[in-house]
Amino acid sequence: MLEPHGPLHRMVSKLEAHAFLSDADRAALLALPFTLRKFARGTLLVREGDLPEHCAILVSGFACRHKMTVAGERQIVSLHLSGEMLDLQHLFLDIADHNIQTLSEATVATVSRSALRALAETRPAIGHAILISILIEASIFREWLLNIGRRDARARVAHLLCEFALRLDSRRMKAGQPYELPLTQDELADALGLTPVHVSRMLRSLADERLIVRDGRLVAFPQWEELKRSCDFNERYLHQGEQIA
Amino acid sequence: MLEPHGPLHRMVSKLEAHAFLSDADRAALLALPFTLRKFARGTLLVREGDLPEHCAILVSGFACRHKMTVAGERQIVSLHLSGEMLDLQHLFLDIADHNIQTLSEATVATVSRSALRALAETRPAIGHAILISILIEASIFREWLLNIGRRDARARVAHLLCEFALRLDSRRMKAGQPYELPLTQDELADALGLTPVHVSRMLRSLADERLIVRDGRLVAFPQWEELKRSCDFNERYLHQGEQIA
DNA sequence: CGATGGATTGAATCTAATCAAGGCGTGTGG
DNA sequence: CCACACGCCTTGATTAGATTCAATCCATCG
Repeated sequence: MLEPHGPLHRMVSKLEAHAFLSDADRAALLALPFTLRKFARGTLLVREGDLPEHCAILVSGFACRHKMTVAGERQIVSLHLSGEMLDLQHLFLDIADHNIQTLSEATVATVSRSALRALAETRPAIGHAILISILIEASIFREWLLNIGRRDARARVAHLLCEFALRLDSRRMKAGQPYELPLTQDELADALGLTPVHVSRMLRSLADERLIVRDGRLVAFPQWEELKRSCDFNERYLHQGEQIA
Repeated sequence: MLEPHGPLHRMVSKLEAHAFLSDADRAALLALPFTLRKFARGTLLVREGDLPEHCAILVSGFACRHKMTVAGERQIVSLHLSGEMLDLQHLFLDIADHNIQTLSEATVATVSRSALRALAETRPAIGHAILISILIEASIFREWLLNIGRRDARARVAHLLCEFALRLDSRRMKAGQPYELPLTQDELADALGLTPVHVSRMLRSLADERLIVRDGRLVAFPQWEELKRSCDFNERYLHQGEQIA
């Protein structure tokens, strides 16, 4: 994957989607010293209980954060696309309360926790942009709670597909585009509080009614509006396009 | 309830539990102009879609935040104790993505969004303290996702009782103390993604095994450690006592 | 070519939801 | 003061949705 503007460029654009950054702010972010590494699918980047020294930024690929019960059941609590910062809370909280793992082959830039923190303090616009990211993430957590707590399996699956479509497409600003889902059904199940078997059945059911069309993990949306309605999808919680001030 | 140090004092103490505030910071917070109001149980303070102009601080009583599906099913996404700020995300995001409601009779102080925001910007320690609160709240969201997504009904109920015990008792620093649960079983159900009927049965089941002892809504914990084990409760996610630096 | 990870499908089981009735306590109005 | 309504909780019977268990298939990869 080409990175015409350098590995951190997409992160900066994502921050700018919700907050104003001056040229100097942008330059300061891009000037952060980082180390770039490529990881295989399934690599654990942070483990619960760790005391992270670095902040990880996903340059390409997909990642998730998850927690486990003692019984070994896993709950994925968030999904991450390229350009997103994976470690926002570890910038300011010392002990990791969850795991961070790649979902695909991924390139990750790590910057020093203290350097980024210093930047957030000396440049209020950067601090503010990071704060907005944290708040939007929290809003997504709340919607996931509603999804898992109060919607049936079929709506849960559909809802996640809708969310992913919008999050992937914020640049193209055209939802309902087909996309390649970077999750196995096991991972979908762990994100939705279901079993893989049932996820398979629900995808089947959505496809049977032509609310989605599947080709392997490629998903298309011939009835985007109808799909959204069927799972009670209201994109407000993503706060896209909000709060540029 | 007497408020010997003024209505905002408890909020300041809560902020100080995780971040250092100077005397000047503390004074600046306590000097915020606010209006104090008492609300009946069940009052909606903020509605999804609102553009809040104020930030609400819970001075006494209990409150929750919740979202609803179109079908009218409710999911409570967080519970709040006195001294907590109910509106942290609305300080920086314009549109409310969920509702805020009192769970008991409650006194609420409202401060101007812009005044508090200005304070967070001019006094970095205050901004930092607020940020830590936001991050801990997000950590609780993640644990709730695990709880609702991956634990059975009995463990879910027990887990919420454990969390509440620790959050109530952080001052006394003695978990396992009996306490009065300020939630009806309907509200418990809405917080746990269950039905009220099933919550009733699970409380019964916990009481039958003497993991809890109930007297109305008063709950005691004769086997605190055993209860925690039974629901896989690990308090790390509350980040209590962490990050005073 | 066999091994592996992922997906699918069917059958049986189980957890939690639903439906329904009744109890308790409190507050209110006749 | 009593009757009644209402909110809240409990319990039983039944149903439904999701899990579990198991077999099979397919594609990919070493």
